[in-house]
Amino acid sequence: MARKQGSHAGITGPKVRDVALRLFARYGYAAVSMRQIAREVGVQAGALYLYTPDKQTLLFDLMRGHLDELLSAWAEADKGGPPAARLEAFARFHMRYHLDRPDTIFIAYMELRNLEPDNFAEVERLRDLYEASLIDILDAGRAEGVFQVPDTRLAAKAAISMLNGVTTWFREGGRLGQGEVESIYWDMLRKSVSG
Amino acid sequence: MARKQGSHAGITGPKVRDVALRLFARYGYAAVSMRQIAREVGVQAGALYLYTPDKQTLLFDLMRGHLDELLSAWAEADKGGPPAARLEAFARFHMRYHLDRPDTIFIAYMELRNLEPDNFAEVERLRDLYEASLIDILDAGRAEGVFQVPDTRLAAKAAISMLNGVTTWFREGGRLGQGEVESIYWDMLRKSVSG
DNA sequence: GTCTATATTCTGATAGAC
DNA sequence: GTCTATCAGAATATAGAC
Repeated sequence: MARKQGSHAGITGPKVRDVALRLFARYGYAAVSMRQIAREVGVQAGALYLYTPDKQTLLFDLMRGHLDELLSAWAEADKGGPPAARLEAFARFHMRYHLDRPDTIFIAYMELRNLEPDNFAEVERLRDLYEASLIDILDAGRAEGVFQVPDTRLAAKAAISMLNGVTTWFREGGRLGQGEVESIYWDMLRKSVSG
Repeated sequence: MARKQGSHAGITGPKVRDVALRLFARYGYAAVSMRQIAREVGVQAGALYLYTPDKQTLLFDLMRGHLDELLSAWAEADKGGPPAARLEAFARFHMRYHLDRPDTIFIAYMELRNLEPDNFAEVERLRDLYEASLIDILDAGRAEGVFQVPDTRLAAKAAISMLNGVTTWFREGGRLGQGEVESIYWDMLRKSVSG
C-alpha cells in the first residue's frame, strides 16, 4: 500500500529534478509553477524547498549538471588521433549525446535568458569550454592542412549550430534512422571544412 | 506638454506589438505580464484589450506577421537563375533578414511551444512553406548535378540550422563584420552541398 | 521529511465612468 | 480610447506542527 507520508530519503531529490527537467522542457521555465512540479512529484509545494532553495537554483542546477556531464562525457569519448577522425568522433558524439537527452538539451538552449546574471556567466563559461574543444580540433586540422577554414572559431559555431539542428526535428521511427541522419550530417560537416 | 489621456488612434496599436515583441524576446512570453507591456506602452493594463483580444493572440499575430513578411520578402529577393546562384542568394538573404530582426526571429524559434495547437499548426505550415523554397533549390541543383546531397530535405534542415546559428552570437562591432561572416558561412554551406 | 496554513504579491481579464 | 476599480485565482515562498 502506497505511503502518502514519511521519509523517502534520497529519492525525492532526484525526482524533483527529473520532473522539473521534463516540465521546463515542455512548457518553459517561466510557465511552470512550483505547484505543478510538486503535483507531479507527488508532494506538497512547500516540500520542494527542502531540495532546492528556490526555483532559479533548480534551473541553474539542471543546466550546470548537464554541462558538467557533457564535458566529462566528451573527455572520455575523445580518443585523439588525426584531426579528421577526431572531428568525426566529435560530430557523432555530439549528435548522439544530444538526441539521447532531448529535454536537457532543449532547456540548455532555450532557458539561458531565464538565468540570473551570475548563473548565466557560469553556464556560458562551461559552454565555451565545450566549444573550445571543437576549435582545438579544427585548429589542429588546419595546421596539418587537412581542413580549409578561414576562421576556426566561426567554423566551430557554424558546425555546432548545424549539429544542434538535428535535435529540433529528429524523432525515432521517422523516414530516416538515427544512424543515417548522423552519417548525412557528418558528411555535410566534413565537406564544409574541407577544400 | 505631454498628453496623458486622449486619442492616439493608429499609434498605440503598433506600439503594443512593438513593445510585446521586445519584451517577449527578452524575457519570454510566459514571463512577461500584460501589466508590464502596458507600462512600457504607457497605458493602463485594461487598455491593451482594445488592441488584442488576449495575450495568446498577441503572440500569434507577431509570429504569423513575421512569417508572412519573410515569405514575401524571399519571393521578391529570389531572382531565379542557376541553382548555385539561387542558393547563395537564399543564404545571404536568410542571414541578413534574420540579423536585421533579432527579436522577431528569437520569438519565432523560442515561443513555438507557447502557441495553442491551432495557432501552432498555422505557424508550422508557413515555416514549412519557407523551408520548401530551399528544398526546391536543392532539388533543382541535384537534378543538374551541381549539388551532391543524399537527401535534400535533410540538407535543407541542416542548412537552415547552420544559418540560424549566426543570429545567436553575431553582434555588430565584434571581431568580424557582417559581410565577412556572411561570406564565411556561405562558403561552408556551398562546400557542404558540393562534391 | 512532509504536512497544513498562510503571507504577500501578482496574474489575465472585465465593467463601467468619462 | 483611456481611465479607475475590481474579480477570482495563482504565484513564490515561509512558518510551524507532527
